[in-house]
Amino acid sequence: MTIGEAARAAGVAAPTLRYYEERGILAPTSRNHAGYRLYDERAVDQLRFIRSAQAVGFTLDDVQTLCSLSEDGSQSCQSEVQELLEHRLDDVRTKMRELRRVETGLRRALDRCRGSEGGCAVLQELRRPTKTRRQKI
Amino acid sequence: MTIGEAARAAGVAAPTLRYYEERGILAPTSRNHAGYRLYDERAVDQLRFIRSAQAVGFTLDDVQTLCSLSEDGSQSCQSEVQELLEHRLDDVRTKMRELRRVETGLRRALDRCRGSEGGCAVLQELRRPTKTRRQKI
DNA sequence: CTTGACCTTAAAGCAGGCTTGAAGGTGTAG
DNA sequence: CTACACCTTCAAGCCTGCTTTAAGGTCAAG
Repeated sequence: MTIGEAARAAGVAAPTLRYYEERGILAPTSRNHAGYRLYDERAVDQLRFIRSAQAVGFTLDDVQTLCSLSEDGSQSCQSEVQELLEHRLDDVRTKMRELRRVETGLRRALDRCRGSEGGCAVLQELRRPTKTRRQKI
Repeated sequence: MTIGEAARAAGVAAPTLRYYEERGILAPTSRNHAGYRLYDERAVDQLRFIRSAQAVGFTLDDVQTLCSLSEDGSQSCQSEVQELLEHRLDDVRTKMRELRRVETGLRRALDRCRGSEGGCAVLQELRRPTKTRRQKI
């Protein structure tokens, strides 16, 4: 499929795909006779993976590492790669715990908000410091 | 405490506090005779709240809204806050879905890695000199 | 065989969130 | 009195991740 079709399939803008190619993150599967970029389903899947990783706070550099790791996983089990993968999984699982905690806090706040009689208890709830840390891969 | 002390206490850089003041997000508690910004514990707590909120995907504008609603105090903030909360709860749940997708990708890669029989393909490749070894990046 | 929606490249521009630099004032220790 | 680490303002710069613009090539439909 062409760049526009692939972009639509993955829910991104076409120039974003060109940008990813330029960054060395995702190359088109091939080019047609006129130089049009062509992408297959696998590329679209990878695009979706990239967007997911970004959506949870990984930078594009992080994403590049994640992609190369998951590709390596299919062929190599070099202990270094495996360790790195385990580390990233830990990162992801930590993020999940933090998100679950935030979700619980928000949900409780919302419950209180809906059930509150006077004044807003919400902000006290929200302001309770969560010790979420910024994550660098 | 001075800006540097407050910054250290909250784990941010001093210019970041000046930036937050400029953005109207967090003003110093007071100034001393020489114009030095002074912050108290409450300000540091609020700073930590700001950082936490950022870490789970609130923009600085979101944070500002929350803070101003907070200072509005007693009433009438309710439906606005409730709406914002509902939005953020959606965001958090979307993030969780994305995170699960990323986790699945990494876990599958790791499973393939661990499940490969006869040890690491790459290491085996490296052990005996081959002519057709592909160069990595 | 033209129209219009696509595609190409290269380059500039933008928003968010800081970060750094310049030029200078302040305060405490020795 | 001097050093030296801190503070001030204002302004410009930086990084990420796109987004837009310009100038032009491609192609299926009518």
